[in-house]
Amino acid sequence: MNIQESIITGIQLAFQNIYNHDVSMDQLSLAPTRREFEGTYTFVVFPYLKVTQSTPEATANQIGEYLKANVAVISGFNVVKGFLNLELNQLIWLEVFKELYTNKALGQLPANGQKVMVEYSSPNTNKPLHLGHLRNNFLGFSVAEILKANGYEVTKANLVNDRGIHICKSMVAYQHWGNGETPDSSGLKGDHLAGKYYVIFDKEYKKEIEGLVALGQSQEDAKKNAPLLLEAQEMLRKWEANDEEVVTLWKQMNSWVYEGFAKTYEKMGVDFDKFYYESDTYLLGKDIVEEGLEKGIFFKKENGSVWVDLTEEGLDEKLVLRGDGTSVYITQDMGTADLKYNDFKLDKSVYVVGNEQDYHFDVLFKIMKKLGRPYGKGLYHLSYGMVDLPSGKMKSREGTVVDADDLMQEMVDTAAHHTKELGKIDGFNEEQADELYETLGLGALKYFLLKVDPKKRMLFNPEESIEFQGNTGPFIQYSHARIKSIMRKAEQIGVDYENPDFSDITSLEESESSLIFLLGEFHKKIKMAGEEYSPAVIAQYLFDLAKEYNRFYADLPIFHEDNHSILAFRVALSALTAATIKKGMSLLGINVPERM
RNA sequence: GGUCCUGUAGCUCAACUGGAUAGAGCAACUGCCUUCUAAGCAGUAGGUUUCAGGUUCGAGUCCUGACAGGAUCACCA
Repeated sequence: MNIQESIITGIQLAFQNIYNHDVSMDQLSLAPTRREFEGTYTFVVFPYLKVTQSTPEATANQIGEYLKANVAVISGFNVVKGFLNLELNQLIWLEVFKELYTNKALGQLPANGQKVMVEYSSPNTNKPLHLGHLRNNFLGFSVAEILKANGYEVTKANLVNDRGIHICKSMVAYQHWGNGETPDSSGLKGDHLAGKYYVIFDKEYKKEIEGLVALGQSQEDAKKNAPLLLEAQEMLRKWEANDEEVVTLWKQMNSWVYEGFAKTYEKMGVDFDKFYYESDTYLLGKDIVEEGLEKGIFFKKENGSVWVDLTEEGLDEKLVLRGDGTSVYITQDMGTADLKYNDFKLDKSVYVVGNEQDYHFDVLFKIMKKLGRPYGKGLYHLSYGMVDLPSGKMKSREGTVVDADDLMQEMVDTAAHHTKELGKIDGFNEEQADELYETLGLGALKYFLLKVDPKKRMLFNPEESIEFQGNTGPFIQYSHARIKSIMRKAEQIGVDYENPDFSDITSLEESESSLIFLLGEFHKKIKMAGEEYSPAVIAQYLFDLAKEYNRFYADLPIFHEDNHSILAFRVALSALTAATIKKGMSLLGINVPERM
């Protein structure tokens, strides 16, 4: 049973019967009534005054009367200006609850037969992950889970940037100053080891530039002529020529980095179904350049470089192949797009990449559409804003980054500190306590990064640590743990809340019906989050739900209730709330504890 | 300079896609633990939604123009 649909159908009939006018269902919409007014749903009549040829008040009253007489769930109404507030038969919420409670597929919409790939993370292998990557990884993982819940068949992909000049920089520095250091000998995680040499490269490179400038070169020339840079460029050429020594070092350093990344991903709680490596894909796309030339979509300039003209689409001319026949970034991206499609026959392909690449993806997608790719219209760039520090932008070369491993550990430590301070670890052994700190610390961090609309840039202030109260992950986790405690007690005293008997219930409290209303919104929110690729929708919903539950919890002490039927109903209501929170949090990649 | 994104309480964010008196959290203040977990609940205070026009019954939301911040416009990735 869908209450909203039955009301909307009623409104449609009202228009036919009273005004002899057809209104289509999808034109009509209901809004939840604001708290300060009586009612559950509100229908706004202003847009229909031309049809009704009447005042707002009269129109609202006429429709209200019709609905009251003809729609069973509506028990009454009131009119404020042009707003028709519909009051529902309170017991209808009990029916809604019964249906939700017996639904086995909580938080899972039916399969839609569509395949989608979510590409995220996509790290460079020359340095460890930082705060910006955390936002990317949490977003990508969460969006993938949300799309699964929407009925898609989802492939999580990671396109690892394991080649290129930046990796060569780390390698050159390592050759010069590494002294054969390894993760084992240094005690550094492999990705941090590689990052260390990336920073050393930059430092030494700058010294060389200064030296050259002192000898009279211009800044610009010095940057191009510094021996270290030339060395890195030479190394890249050797790598492309498959030089054995270079490739061996490259494999060695990358394998260290992968070991490090694996640990970081595990701590983050993210995973992938498919890895692509740029060392395999960087030559792809040249055949597409040929195809584009044949089709007349691309054109060649005198020096042999190939371009696409996107001025009709509001963009510029864009290079797709260099004059010397080598690839640029977009060349391999075209090739990879085809590769992904051929591998998985995707209906949709989501790229989780920062908003500094908005233009690039705009170009890429327009090209693929011009080329007539069947998947062209399913391409989507999930563009998210940068995470800024109070000092401004993070710069990995200058070491002003918030390291992902460090930050996660700090959050876990902070969670441990809070928990001990509150004296909430009675009855936990050490292993359980550590698990709880991990759950809470990462929950706080993930929620913090996901509750904000992805496309907005956000500020992270390391000095003011992430909160554990209010609109936070731990608040929602706490609400879940509280409910679990109630369920344990209910089981102890033998309350059958799995098959409750509702026969004694003749009315509902306001906090009960409000809670049921919210529980009933879950699937709608999942749908919305999927359409907008926005975990923030789920985060906001879960906060509202937890808040509403805590109101109910304070309002109606469950075990003080004498009537067994009502008591069992309230435990069942709590159980459904816990299940909804748990499922919703899992869509954000956040675990919830049984106790805390 | 062109293009794109953002601008809401001191701070961090919402606002059901054009609806009612713009809502939460943090910070501040006031109550509530003789027990379903106070990481909670209830309340007080805090606003010319950057500014100026426009569209209409109605604008934080749409349009135009300023202003501020950011990104991007490489034969870099």
